[in-house]
Amino acid sequence: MELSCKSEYALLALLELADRYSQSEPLQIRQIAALQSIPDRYLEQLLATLRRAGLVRSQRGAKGGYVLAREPWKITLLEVVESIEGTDSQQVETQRGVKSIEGMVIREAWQEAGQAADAVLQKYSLQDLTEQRNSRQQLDLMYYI
Amino acid sequence: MELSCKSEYALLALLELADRYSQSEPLQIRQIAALQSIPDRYLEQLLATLRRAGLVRSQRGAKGGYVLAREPWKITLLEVVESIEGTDSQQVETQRGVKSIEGMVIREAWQEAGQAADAVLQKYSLQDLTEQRNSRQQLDLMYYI
DNA sequence: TGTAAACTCCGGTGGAGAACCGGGATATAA
DNA sequence: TTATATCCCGGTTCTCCACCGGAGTTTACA
Repeated sequence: MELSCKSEYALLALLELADRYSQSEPLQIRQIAALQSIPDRYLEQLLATLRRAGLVRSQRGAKGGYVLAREPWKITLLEVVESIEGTDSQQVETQRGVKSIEGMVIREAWQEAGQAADAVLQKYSLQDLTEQRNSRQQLDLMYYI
Repeated sequence: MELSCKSEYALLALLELADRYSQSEPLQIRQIAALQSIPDRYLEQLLATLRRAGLVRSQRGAKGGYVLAREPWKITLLEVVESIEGTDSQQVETQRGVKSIEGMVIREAWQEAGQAADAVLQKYSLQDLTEQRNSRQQLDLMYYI
């Protein structure tokens, strides 16, 4: 399980949006980029992808920006990473038509491993992560005192 | 979970070696490459990596070749993929020194997903795969008759 | 002892994707 | 109308993957 820069940026941005979900005002790319130290022109691309995937909504023009398209507890990490990563669900397998039996057995093992990983990412929502972060922050504060 | 060409080639080669584990004669790169349709010069690199990882032993010179360093049931898929894949254990993380709490929470989720996938790959040995293949072949034969 | 057969080490290439940057077009609140 | 934001098009640099080739080294065997 490799956590790409892409996916991490997207998650960080979505977490910022999740924080401000109840507000009516949208968050701008620049603001998100500044808050999480993400190159803004790159983040722009990622947000466009997330918008096409239906995870965020955008408001163009002055006072525009982005808002979460759904409640933070209804967006799972799996959904985010599948949206942002190439997600051509049926891989480019079947590359040489006939694959050896060994190849099939190997792929089945990998499929099982992938499903196990996906199950973990599916059980966490954006909300879960923000809550984890909040309790972590509280803990830091206690140690500080 | 992406199954790279590299890992698949390595697995296919190791399965061939697992088949002939009881024999005393080593298998040559050319033979393995021909059996599994793997580019031989590329396979050579992969086998060198597997040798350095201690999974296979090589015999140089005429009548040389490769043999499994251990019994086929003592080599797990996880071990193979970790040997063959970049395994620069400490990734380029800690890239910007201080990472945000959000970043840590995200990474922990990914770690959990990775561990779930690893657990699957760890429970299968080369022996398991060859057995799966054998029963699959038998099944094919039954349908043929 | 010679030699051919094998591995070993070195480097290089082409293509793909990741991680960016920039310019201009478009939409919108004031 | 203008300032401000997203949208869309492209390009660049860098790394890694998959693969090839040559020169050197080791070793079984005649």
